[in-house]
Amino acid sequence: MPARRILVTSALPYANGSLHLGHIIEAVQTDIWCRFQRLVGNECLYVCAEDCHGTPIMIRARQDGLTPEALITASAAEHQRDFAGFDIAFDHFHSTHSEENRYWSGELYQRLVARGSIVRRTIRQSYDEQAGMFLPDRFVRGTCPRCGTADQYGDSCENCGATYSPAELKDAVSTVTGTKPVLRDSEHLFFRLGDYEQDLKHWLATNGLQPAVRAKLDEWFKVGLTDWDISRDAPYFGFEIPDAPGKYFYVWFDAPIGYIGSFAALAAKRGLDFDAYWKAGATTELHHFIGKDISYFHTLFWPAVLHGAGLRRPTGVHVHGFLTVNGLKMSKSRGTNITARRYLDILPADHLRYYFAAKLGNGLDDIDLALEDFTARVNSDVVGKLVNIASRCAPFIERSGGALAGALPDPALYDQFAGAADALAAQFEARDYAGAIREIMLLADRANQYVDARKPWVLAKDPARLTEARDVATQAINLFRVLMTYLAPVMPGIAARAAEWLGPDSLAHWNGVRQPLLGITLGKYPLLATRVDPAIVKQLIASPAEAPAAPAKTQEKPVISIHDFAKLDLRAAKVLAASRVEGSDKLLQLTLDLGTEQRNVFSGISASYKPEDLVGRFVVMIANLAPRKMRFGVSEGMVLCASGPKESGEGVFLLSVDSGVTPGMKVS
RNA sequence: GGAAAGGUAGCUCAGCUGGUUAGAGCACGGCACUCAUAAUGCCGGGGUCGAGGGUUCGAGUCCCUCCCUUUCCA
Repeated sequence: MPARRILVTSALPYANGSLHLGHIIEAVQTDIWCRFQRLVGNECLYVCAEDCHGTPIMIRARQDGLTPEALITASAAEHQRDFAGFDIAFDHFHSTHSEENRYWSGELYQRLVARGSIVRRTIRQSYDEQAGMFLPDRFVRGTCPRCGTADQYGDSCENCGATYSPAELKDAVSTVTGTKPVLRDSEHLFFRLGDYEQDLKHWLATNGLQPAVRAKLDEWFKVGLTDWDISRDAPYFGFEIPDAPGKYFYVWFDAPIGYIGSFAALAAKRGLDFDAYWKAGATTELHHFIGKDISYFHTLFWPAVLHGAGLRRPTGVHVHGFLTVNGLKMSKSRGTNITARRYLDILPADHLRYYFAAKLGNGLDDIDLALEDFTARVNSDVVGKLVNIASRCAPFIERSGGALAGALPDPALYDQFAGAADALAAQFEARDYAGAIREIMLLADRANQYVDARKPWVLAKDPARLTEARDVATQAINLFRVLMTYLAPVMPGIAARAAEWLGPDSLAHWNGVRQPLLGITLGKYPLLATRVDPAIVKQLIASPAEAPAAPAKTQEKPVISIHDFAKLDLRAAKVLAASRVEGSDKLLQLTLDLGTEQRNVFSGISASYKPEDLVGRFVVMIANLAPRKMRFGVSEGMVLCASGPKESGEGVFLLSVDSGVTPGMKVS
């Protein structure tokens, strides 16, 4: 049977921030699949790229005082370094801001134009006159027209879930300049997605999409496919559209084309046949691994665009859920936003790869990184069970000359282990890593039971029976080697160390397990894996001494003018009453005297202040902060505090004023 | 608001098309062992399978209602 030829991608990281463990779980899922494919003898190419375009990059670069090119270069370097730390084995990591991508974006566009799939239409959009630019919905904030919650994004309300256009917001402001946006007409280019409905349905029918994804698609079909806006007006960081001066491809148009661009660069490097992978009717496979938030792009736009441009469509789009930490959404304010770098600085990559694999199925369920569970799971499975098989038996081989026995004492047991290969391969192929890991650990238990029953340490005490001890160890080490082969895609680091011990090719082929290792001399037994310390694991979310990164952090906010500062109405206020808030462990409810009026303010200082100590003292507050509806009531302002990094646990400290102040005095 | 996924032992999760006393790992208790980086083996306690109805000879597994969590809505 000829080997399959497979091209795989994972989502392109956006050049606007550091990688966090949410990026890593996807990369790990993808990388395991690719390593597995290579291990069973298929050709598998894994490409990715830096996603570089769009308004957020432009704004961010401006804020940081960099050119967009400098920003994306630095970001790409950081991202690649972090991916490498997790042993993500890309064949190529490219950039969407590359000549290959410019060429293919233009090429696909021209082909779509030729096919009549692109139409022009004038739309009305928010425009920032001071900045001289159109504003994406996210860059407009204001009060929700439905429920009145202040400071909401221009497309939807976090409080009531209403969706609307930025023009409907009350008190809309541009987050770029703080000015009020105006509406302005502009001609945009649209991709006629609706023309592809039948093709899409046909493609979906022949595609092994997950049931949940399929259900979502049906829903979208029912609502009806609408044209997709693929252009943005200058200024925009991206590619100018060939026949539309001043118009640029929307970042989401050229981002997936980055898959093609990255492959094109790889093909040039290795002399691969481009058409064999991308031409319509190609017999190679194309698989995309993505998070569920971007399934719309990958199951509708992307296959339609490919089809329209005469290119092949994906063989599979594999959607995974989000990562939560201790059951909570990853969030900077809760300290649950763990960066890839943070993890790598204190813990081994293989351990997290194993934990993710042990929880990843072929579903869209969110995956929880429960830190205590992580510690227990990794320590007991990887070190206590798996590595223990090797480490408890290695001494008996060394004591009897360093070579494995010439025959297995229990071939039937070995066959049980090796015989699991097909079933496990099917599970890896179907991305049911969790199921595979369960089976593998069951086998690891059985291997330990075997050793326990044969008691080589007893045999070894009798010099006449030392060879029997060696035989038992040979058996167990072979069982270990089978399991390690199965787990090599999951834990490449440990597998590499084990291969130094067992022999270079010992773990290199999935089907290698059919032949046991016999008679060979082993290398020195290496330290394969160490247990993780719960105290270290805790540091993932609470990092007191993480000072090095801090100095830069204080520079993070843009420089503002005196006019910006003048927008703040800061006042001295006297605390008239303070009480704990039932149902919240952070908040205190304060009644503040502003001289002319009283304000009800919620403040997250419960950990540092007792309500009774606050009554009568002065604090500094923002008096013109938009009222914020909270679960416990409306907060009409904000009390200023000094605090260290959230994760430092140093607490918060109220700002106070000198004597002589009276309620309501202006602070400037 | 519309839609989806999930709610099974203290924790993390399996339980396929409904069928004998509901499972695993970890944690916990007891025993054994000491080869192994305190690692392993055996035994055990522990669940009204979110709540309430219904279908069925029989439901964690199907249907309805409700509650809770999470997510998606271009």
